[in-house]
Amino acid sequence: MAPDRNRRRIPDATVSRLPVYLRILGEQSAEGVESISSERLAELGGVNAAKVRKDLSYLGSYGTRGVGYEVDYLVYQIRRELGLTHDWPVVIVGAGNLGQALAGYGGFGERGFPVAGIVDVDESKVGTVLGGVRVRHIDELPQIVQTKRVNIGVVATPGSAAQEAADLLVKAGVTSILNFAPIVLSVPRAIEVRKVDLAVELQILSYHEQRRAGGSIHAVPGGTSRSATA
Amino acid sequence: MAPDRNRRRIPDATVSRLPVYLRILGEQSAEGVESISSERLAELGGVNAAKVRKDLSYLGSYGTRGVGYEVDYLVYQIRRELGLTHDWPVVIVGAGNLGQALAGYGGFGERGFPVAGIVDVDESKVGTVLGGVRVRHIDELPQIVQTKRVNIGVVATPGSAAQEAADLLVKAGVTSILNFAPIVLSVPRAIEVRKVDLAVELQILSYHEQRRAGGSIHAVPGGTSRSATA
DNA sequence: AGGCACTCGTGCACACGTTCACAAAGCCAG
DNA sequence: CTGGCTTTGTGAACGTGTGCACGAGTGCCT
Repeated sequence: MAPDRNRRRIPDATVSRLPVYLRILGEQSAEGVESISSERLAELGGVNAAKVRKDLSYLGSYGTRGVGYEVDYLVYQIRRELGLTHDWPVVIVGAGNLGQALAGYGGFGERGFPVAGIVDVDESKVGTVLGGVRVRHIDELPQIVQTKRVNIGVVATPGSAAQEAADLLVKAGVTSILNFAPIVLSVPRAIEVRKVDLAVELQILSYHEQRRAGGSIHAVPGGTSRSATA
Repeated sequence: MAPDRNRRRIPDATVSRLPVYLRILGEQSAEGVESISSERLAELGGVNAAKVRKDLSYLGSYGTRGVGYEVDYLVYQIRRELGLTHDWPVVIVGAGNLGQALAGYGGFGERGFPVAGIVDVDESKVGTVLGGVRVRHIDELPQIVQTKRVNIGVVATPGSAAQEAADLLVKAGVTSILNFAPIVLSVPRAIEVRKVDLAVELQILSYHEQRRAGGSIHAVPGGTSRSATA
């Protein structure tokens, strides 16, 4: 069954661009810009103007023909659609290198995703404070999730521990997972998972570099300093 | 006419999955598995078996009907296609929270992307050692790129400094950039850029959570223009 | 009031990606 | 050597995403 009757469905590709528009609109708003055209927004977002209009049209007809979009109103509508009208506390599993960086990165809380807790299996890490949050033992995960009403879990463990971490998150009641570990997590269908894998990104860049080299080992004579603004 | 006659072109979607297959195949090889079917590989990779076969078919016909794929041979072919037959040194710009985590994350070098250098504008950070690499001043960037033959740069600065960092990387001769800053970089067309944005990922999860809630939760004050962003 | 310049919203065609379904090809048993 | 079983490789159908082109509103100027 596929009862997508809930509401109008927004295409995945559009959903992934809305945060970009949102950030740009926020910056424009801070600079005092009150109205913006799809053309300008497209330029700032590095995309096609028609795509911007189509994307925004999924939210409803919030533009004014001949004028553009009212920045603040559009910010409000996008935030509403993305569910950013309230905070979404997150819990981080794994207080290693990455977990520490994530907890210390202030941008999390600023953008509506406060770190409700960070846990680790390693007793020696428990008690230390990262970014204002004390590391707790992983046994306390269910309690954190329940008391802080956490829906989103972040897996920042080594690959070998990631599946177990995900299992514990799911068992604790988390329904979305952001996975930094380089493995494919196996979770119930209802759980939404997104993966961020640095190695994959680098390997994709490697492919293009290799392709650029055209098979010969390398090329790229340094010195071609072309700086053009799109 | 075919614009890219260089070699058979591999679809982007396939390129982004090859690293996943590669990791799985490496693990299987380590476990002594000599042959694998598309079905099994699909299961481990969380994708469709037909997709696996089509993806691999872009590399050539390296499977044996009725049997499957020889793991080690496939590993070799994928590595070759991704340009992973030799190391790609990377340089990291920004020794803040994220830069430190990246430098400290050993997995970089292990996977063929040794950190050739890490630079920062902040004099107070210069000289400190992260993950075995000494932080150097950003003025030394061109020298690092040239002497170490670096093609890939990593932008790990705050958003406000990211464009400048990218400009410097391009000027130094880098041709691929992995961008962790939450802005859209403006670079010459020839430069390959990939973006990793944690906030975007979280906001996409937020969308699905909000959608899951069915909109029953929110009841935001219906003021005209409210909810300003910080 | 009327005309004009501007920009949104969207139908349509095309490109890209995914999945199915099946012939072709290899292996093995007897 | 033949027949049956397995699994690949790929043509074709389908679905999703992109970008053009243009009608439809809107506001400004005369």
